[in-house]
Amino acid sequence: MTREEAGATAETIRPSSASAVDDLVAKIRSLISDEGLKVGDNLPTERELCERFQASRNTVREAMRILKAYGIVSVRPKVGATIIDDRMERALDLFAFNTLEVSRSTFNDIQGFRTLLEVASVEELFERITQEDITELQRANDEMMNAGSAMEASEADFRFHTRLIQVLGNKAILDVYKIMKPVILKIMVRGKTRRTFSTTTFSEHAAIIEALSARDRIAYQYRMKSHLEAGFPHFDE
Amino acid sequence: MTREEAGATAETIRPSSASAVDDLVAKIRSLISDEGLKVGDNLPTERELCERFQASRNTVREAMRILKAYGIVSVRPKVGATIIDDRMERALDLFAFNTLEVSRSTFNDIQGFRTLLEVASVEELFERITQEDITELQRANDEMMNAGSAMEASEADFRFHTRLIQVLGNKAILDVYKIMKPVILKIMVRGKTRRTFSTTTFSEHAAIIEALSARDRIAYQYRMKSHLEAGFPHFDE
DNA sequence: CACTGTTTATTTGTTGGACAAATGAATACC
DNA sequence: GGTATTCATTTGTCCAACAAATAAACAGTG
Repeated sequence: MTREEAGATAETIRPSSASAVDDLVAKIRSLISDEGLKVGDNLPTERELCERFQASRNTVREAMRILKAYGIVSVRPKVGATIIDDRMERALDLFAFNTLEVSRSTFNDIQGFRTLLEVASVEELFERITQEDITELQRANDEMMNAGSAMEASEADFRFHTRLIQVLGNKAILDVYKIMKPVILKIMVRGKTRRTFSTTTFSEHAAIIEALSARDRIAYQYRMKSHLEAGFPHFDE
Repeated sequence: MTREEAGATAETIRPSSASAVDDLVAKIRSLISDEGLKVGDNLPTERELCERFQASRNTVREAMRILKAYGIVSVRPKVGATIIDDRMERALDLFAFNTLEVSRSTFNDIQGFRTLLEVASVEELFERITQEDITELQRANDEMMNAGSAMEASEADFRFHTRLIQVLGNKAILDVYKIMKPVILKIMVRGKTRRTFSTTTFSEHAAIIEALSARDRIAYQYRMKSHLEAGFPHFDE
């Protein structure tokens, strides 16, 4: 087959206007669902995929790289591409990609989101919270105070807030919150370099816990909102 | 340089034991941070990267595919690789689960999440909403009424709710909402098979719009909450 | 038979080179 | 001055070859 023929064929056959690689990704995905492949099963070899979908090996490989980056397959020499489900880990990795700085607008969006999740959810929160939850919040706060580094303190800080979200008993919300972890952590660390976590942040958390214990909705909302807004000055630009 | 030399050199020079592609991803990452490249800036061309890092073009391309999949660069012919920041969107994309069957608990979680986003955000919503927004909501509602099928009606229904979320002006929240689209759509279609979208759903939306126009917070919250809970009976199990 | 080291075959990993396609920039034209 | 055309650059895809890893088959040894 000559170059022109190959080009013409590809253009005639290819259904969508997307690139060959993107098409292939879609095809492999539907192949997975059509064949009902489960975690642990293997995909056909690269060369089989070339034949089946009439694509070159480089195209197949680029498609494979995407699936790998998405945490859908694990590729090993000789054994081939095995279906996995590392999407959660991948999602976390994405934000751990530290090359990019948290911009002011990202900070605004994330903190706005958190305000919605942690402040506006007050009714549901107060309806569900137990003494055990409060005890755990206390523990997380103590761990933060005794942390040795800003990073360690931020981890405990995040644990405090995650524990609060957990009270809502909504898996979808909890998952989204966990995905945002790396960004939230970055925001927290930034704050920790200027304010000391063992004093300011600690007492803010303590005040929030106190409002929860006293079942004081208004105090809780006010204190949590202030707490989330405390980082603002560090991101002015 | 012969093949063996190339291989030997690569093995000698390559610092980590990872693959050439993974190495390259790391190198490009540090190149971004070292040069202080920001969103909007361009990476060197593929061939320049080949020379600089002594790798073949296919290797460079596979590395680029990973960065693209991570939402860090956008690649266009002639222009090259531009740095972007779609990491949030990408990370959430990974959760675009191949929605199997929407269980009762999934329904509860998703609708609970939506209640938080659409009901609890009332303050921010009323602060920002304009006449133009309301007009667009009206249009989406009309389109739903005139839809030919349950699927079409659900698309318009989703457009209505997305438009509302958009008013909040928070990209993170909007991204999350868009990602949940497949699940939300399934929930909507299910409802549409029993209630008729041209009557019940339409008038519920109309009532919500009315409350928005009248700037009536309490009415809005009550009506939206009821609207979101209307699907409950279809998911008892 | 059980175990261990070796060979073999298969599959992914990497390279180099060629051409197609897209497109921004320069140029010619009216 | 504005518009169509050509040109140059860059990514997109394909092909063919060889390197490297490794699971599986095999042979040797106690």
